Amino acid sequence: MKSKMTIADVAKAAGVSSSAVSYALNGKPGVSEKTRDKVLQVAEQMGWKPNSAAKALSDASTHSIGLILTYDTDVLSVESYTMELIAGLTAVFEAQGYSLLLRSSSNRQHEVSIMKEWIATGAVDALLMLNVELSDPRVALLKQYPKFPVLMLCSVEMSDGMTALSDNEKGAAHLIVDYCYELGHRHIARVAGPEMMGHTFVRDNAFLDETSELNLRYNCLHTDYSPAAGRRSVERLLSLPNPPTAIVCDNDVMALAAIRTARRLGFKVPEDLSIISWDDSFMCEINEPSVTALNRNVVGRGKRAARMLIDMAEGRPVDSYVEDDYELIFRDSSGPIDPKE
Amino acid sequence: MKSKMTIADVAKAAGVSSSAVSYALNGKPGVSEKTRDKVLQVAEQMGWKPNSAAKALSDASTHSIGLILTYDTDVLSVESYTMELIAGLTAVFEAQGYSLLLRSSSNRQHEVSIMKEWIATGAVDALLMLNVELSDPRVALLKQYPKFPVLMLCSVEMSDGMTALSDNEKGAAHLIVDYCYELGHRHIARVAGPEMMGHTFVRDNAFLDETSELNLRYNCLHTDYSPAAGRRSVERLLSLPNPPTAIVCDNDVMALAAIRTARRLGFKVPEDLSIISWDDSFMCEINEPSVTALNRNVVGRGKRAARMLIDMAEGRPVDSYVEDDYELIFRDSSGPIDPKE
DNA sequence: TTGTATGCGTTATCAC
DNA sequence: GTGATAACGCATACAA
Repeated sequence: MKSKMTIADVAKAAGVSSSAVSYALNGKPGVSEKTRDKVLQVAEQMGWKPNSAAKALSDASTHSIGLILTYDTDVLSVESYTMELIAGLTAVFEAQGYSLLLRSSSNRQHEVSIMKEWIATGAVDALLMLNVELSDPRVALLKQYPKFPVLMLCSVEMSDGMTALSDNEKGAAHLIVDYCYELGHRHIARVAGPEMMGHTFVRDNAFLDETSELNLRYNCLHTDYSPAAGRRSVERLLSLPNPPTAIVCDNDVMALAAIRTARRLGFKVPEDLSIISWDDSFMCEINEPSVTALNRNVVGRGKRAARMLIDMAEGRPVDSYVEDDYELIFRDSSGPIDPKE
Repeated sequence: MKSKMTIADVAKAAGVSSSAVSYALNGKPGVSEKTRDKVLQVAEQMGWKPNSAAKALSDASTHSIGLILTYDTDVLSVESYTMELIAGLTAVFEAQGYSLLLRSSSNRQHEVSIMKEWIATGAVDALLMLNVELSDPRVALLKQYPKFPVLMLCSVEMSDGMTALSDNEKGAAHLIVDYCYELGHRHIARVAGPEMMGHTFVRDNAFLDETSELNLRYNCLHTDYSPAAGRRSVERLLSLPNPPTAIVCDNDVMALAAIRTARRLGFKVPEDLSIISWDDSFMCEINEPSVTALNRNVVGRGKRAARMLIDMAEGRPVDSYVEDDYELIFRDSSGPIDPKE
């Protein structure tokens, strides 16, 4: 009763040849309706499905898309981005007959070797690359295999000409800076992620542009996304002779840490200091005060990425795309300030 | 330069036969040391790796383990369990040459059909099953294929004799009830998850046992894990003529909602009411008050599950196992109460 | 329309 | 120790 069943068994049971079975099952011509129905019925009844390895070998396609996770225990439990992305990806894959092949790496070099393996063994039809960095070794590798279907989830500036699905970080920076300006803030600080990360770099530039355009004072501190780093950064910023009146944190965890720290130092939020989080989350909603945050549809991104990946895997041309659905959710951690202060 | 490279090309380049290449690469006898080294060197230099589909077909093993995710947008962003589990799984898989094959389903019936497909097509060597329910159709299916390697992440009571990796829910209930008793609480309530879920059922029984043993009053309300449900449950519990002095919530989100609700109703936490969360998380840490919670090593569970799955996939006998690392993290949402009140 | 025969790339068997 | 050759299970071009 094991999966020892082959197309030949079904052919025999249905009283036809193996090619007839194959044609019937794959909806291809070359078989009469009568035979097709018969075959389909017999196959269904026997519970036969084509062996995936044999099919993959014959098709030269595994119908699976690769994703390499970065195994970082610290952020695992406080970061829902990856999970939401995966949900979006698999939802579309499911409908299109694809699977997500997942592996994890602890460092970039290992990740490169997994990619090499995938390219050499043909284990995946395409792959999705996350967290592209400046002068990323993975990008260098991919340049050697220009035909291999890869989608990069990063700004086009990082993608080096390869297909990318990006966020409108520039537009997001504009949303935040404009909002702060309208509220009367003239000195904004940003507690950013690691300097090497691609999207940090892009956000850095976007913020510089937006703040200088409005003639605002702007400080930026780079961290590792941890709450401890967020705390330290806020301590430094608020001990400046002229502290900022608004702080933008690159993730929700640091934003929450920032609020705690500010309060501990005697600042009222939002009366003395506005805090804004770049990433929205449940924590931003339920915190007291709730946290003004930039929101985007991550599941939707996963879905679009899946569609692009399938197109690429099947050889259809795919253009880079910029998502533009950032919106600022106004909550209680931000508010107006007297510009004359 | 594509993956059009086959073992024959390597054999030709190395001046040997294809079988020599296969032997050399797989470390099998039947080839001289000189030829082996030569072959290895040539293969390395050419960047050749055995095609995964061909290898899978020949080996009758894909070296991948299946996992089906339940696509539930609501809990996606507030639930880190799955992500931590995946991290643990892939970490071990990585070291053992396995991959995680991920698919998602929106309902049980679909999940059953994916499992059927996997069993019939041989796309995975084994699979991991989550969230087993009472009279789960997946368990019924698996009973038809007793040889297929499946690990169930659930209580042994749910696993119907199949191999399971379980939590010591009974011990956990003991930890909590004992703690509450020592603090003077004599009336405990529990805001539980859905009644149909396997671990809810197990926890229900465990709580009943523990509370009756100490002669405590005990109420239990079943919910759907949502904050709204948590809120409603607490409202009901606290409007009782004799409200409980301690409430245990089956997840962190409901515990946070419970604290908010209790305060709104005029109860002080923890002075009038202790709140305990079954699941620990970053939110429990940073909330004010921080939330006393039951903690367990989910990544570690993933790692053990991975080892068990690989053993099963490779035909080694595997016994069910009960993890016993629950610990209660004492924080500010719980405290002593005057038993005479 | 149907059945036969070959390729997909590896592994493994078996003469040499 | 080495090199042909037969599985593995499916798809498909080709012949009937």
